[in-house]
Amino acid sequence: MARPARVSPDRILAAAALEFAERGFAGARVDRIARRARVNKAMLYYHFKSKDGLYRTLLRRMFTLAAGRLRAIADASAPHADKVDRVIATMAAFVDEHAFFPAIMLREVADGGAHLDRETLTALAALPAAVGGIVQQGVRARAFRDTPPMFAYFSMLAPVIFYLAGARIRKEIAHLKVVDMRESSTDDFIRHMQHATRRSLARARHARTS
Amino acid sequence: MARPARVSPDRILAAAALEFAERGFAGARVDRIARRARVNKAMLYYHFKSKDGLYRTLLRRMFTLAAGRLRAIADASAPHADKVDRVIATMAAFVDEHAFFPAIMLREVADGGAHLDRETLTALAALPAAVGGIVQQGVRARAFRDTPPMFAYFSMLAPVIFYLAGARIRKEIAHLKVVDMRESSTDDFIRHMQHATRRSLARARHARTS
DNA sequence: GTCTATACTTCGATAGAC
DNA sequence: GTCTATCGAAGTATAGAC
Repeated sequence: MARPARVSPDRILAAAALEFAERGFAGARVDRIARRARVNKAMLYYHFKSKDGLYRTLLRRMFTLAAGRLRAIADASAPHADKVDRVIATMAAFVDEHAFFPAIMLREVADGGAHLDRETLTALAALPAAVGGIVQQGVRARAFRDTPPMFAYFSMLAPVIFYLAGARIRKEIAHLKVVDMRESSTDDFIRHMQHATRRSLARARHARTS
Repeated sequence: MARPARVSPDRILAAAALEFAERGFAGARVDRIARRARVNKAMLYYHFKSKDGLYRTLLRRMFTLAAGRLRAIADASAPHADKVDRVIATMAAFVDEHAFFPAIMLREVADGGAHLDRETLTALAALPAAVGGIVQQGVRARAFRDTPPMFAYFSMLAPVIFYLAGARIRKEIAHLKVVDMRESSTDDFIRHMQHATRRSLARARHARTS
């Protein structure tokens, strides 16, 4: 898959990730992707057939990779609350490696999956499935209060995605100096989300505070 | 503002809201907006000068309206925890009236505010400012645990926006039947977020459970 | 696999009559 | 304020040589 023989497809995917994240599917320009990947545009069509094909390939990869890591947490043996901590930390780490992920995620939600085929949509569905499964484990073991898994999924990951995707606009807003938007560290925010999620899922009084 | 004399601009704005929410700025088509508004395309340019101008006018209105409601909560006299409940309920109600809001919000965050001028960006900044102010009130009154206002802003509103914007893609995913995505009521989700936020901000043990 | 050149389409925007 | 007609710029995609 990452054979040294065919670097073009991988370089194209990397360039596409940046372009799609920055501009969205409609705003992305095939010429720009080709230029960023330092390949000829015809090469891009040779490998991926169309802008749509490239987009879907990229997203399928991305979703599959992320879902795999989440599923690994689900399958591991650990206290339920720790698994939730790991879900949040893992998503943050994933974004750290793939900075384009959150923006693409936001756009895809807003688009209602308009450009996704059945296969890519299935790959995306594996994300809430994995996280929902972890929550369900905890609820069944009576470690968590009874919570719809999808509610927990949204309340723990939406802020992470939103916050990480919003780095640029926060900087713009901070620049206006009309709000106190001083950038605190991403790590602090992740810890905040872990604590908030623990407290939200805890049955009686919340877990340790730090 | 809603004078019967000039219906065109308002109809155009309403049509633009739908189009921009569904397709994003780059994906939106001026012809389609004009057709949806049942006005001539030249009319649209007469009133708004450009696609950009239309977009900014729409967003400025939207942000200003939403921020006004949030500021009203901040200025009201009520227990701090109740204000937080109201922030969440108010955003949900706002989206109920303006269904296009969450999608546009997601896209704008992903875009990093690329199409926004200074004035529109300032209008947007009023949202976190209002919510952050409410949190700060609570922290200073020692009703809430010490929490960076922006962290609280993201953890309480990002899920609401995300969940409401994601109605379409959730339906798509539910249709695949690979995950249990059964649609529970939006009201239930809002209540979930209110409880989760209360628990997250509570100083010692959390507030009432129901 | 790689490139150049270009066909074909769509879109934002405006000119100019009424 | 309103409409028709159209320009010019981009943009996706492909043909065809190497």
